[in-house]
Amino acid sequence: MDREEYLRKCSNMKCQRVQVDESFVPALQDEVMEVEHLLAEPRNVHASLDGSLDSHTTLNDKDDLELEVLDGLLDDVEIDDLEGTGGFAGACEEYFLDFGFADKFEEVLGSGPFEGSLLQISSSESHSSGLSGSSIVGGVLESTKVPIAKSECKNDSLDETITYEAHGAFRNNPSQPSKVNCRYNISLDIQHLQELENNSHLAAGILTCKKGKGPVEKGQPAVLREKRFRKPTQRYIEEFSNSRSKEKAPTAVTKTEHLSDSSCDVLHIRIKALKKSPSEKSSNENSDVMLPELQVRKRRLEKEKLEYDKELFPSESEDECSTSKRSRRKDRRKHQKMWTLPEVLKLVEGISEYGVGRWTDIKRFLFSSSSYRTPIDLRDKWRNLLRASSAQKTSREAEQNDELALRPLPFNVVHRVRELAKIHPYPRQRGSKRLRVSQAGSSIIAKDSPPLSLSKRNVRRKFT
DNA sequence: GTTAGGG
DNA sequence: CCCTAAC
Repeated sequence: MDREEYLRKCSNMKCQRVQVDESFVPALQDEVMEVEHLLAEPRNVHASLDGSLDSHTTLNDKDDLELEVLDGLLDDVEIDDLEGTGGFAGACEEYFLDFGFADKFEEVLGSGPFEGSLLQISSSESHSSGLSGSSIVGGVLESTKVPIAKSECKNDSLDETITYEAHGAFRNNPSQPSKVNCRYNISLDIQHLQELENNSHLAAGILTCKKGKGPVEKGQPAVLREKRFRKPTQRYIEEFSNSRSKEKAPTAVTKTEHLSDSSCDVLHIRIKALKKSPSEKSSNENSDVMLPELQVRKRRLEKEKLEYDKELFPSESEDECSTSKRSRRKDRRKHQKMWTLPEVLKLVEGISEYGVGRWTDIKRFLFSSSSYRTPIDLRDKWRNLLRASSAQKTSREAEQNDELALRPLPFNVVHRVRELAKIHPYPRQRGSKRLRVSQAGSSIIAKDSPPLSLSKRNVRRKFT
């Protein structure tokens, strides 16, 4: 085929891949194998890419050996670059933030942050094995450069062009996940950059990145470190909340905003999975490993976000809680009804009739009409009466009279309660109620007939 | 289910 | 007045 036909094929491929791009994760898995050509033989990129273009998901058997090489690269990459749990994912997120707030597109794609991120990865790969990471980068970029030019000619939308380029170029390379991610994020941000006036800018930027492999890569890590420690920006928070709201389907990434988070997850997990089992390379295994870890990380992030929200708005939940508590406490006393003197008299008569503790009986026979008086209420009232009577007991008659003025509790009632308290001490020890009642009744009315009911009646009569 | 005890 | 443990 001649060059034009090849270019046309390439451009077609890009368009198709963009369509598939709705689900970022599966595409990555399916196209894992395609990259090996690029890695093993960067100079044959065109031929390999062409073969994979015709069948997008075709996997070659001869790639196994090359994938092993890739796994080795990945091992070294993780050891060298991943710091704790952050690793590539965190780094890429930071880069994404940085790019998102770049004032100008040239800054992003020029010799600034973008080059730094890309170069850092390349350097880690380069000193990890015999294969030169920079050469890989060059090969990938070279293969993707052509579709870009083609798209530029066909389509005036520069944003889409950039997106296509990023997807097609880097999704094919599984051994450079961070690169894929960073490039992808860049494309997302570029979509929002309105200052892009010329397509040539884009081409120049990409070319700059591609060529920045050798000497530049070693001078950049300082810049990267500095950027890593940037605080999360408002945009990051918003996007993160969006991805959190859609975490029910983590693998089905449908919006560009979610790619920033989930793609980092996917790539990060891919690295770990490959490191654990370097010999296995089936896409199914990748997905199996990816989903749980993805969920775990999502959950962790969600937890952190919740805590963050709590810190931001601590008064909200507290207020809510306190108000509910308050209202509940208010409701607690809502049905309170003051005890009237007739009620107290009725209660005392009931206690004299049925004995202390027979609250249900008293309620049933004497307070059946007043539904708001529960047996517990009767008991509580009796308890309060005992308390009051005992308090008055120590004082003199004058004080009782004074208290009578304050409380509508006639003296005869107080006296009666006091006498009843003698017979039915309250509170009393648990488990000895009936014994004490019978003992008190029999002891007081010992001369009369022993039955409890009679004695109680005698007691009542005594104070009537 | 009822009661005692604490709140 | 409400709640809970013990009965």
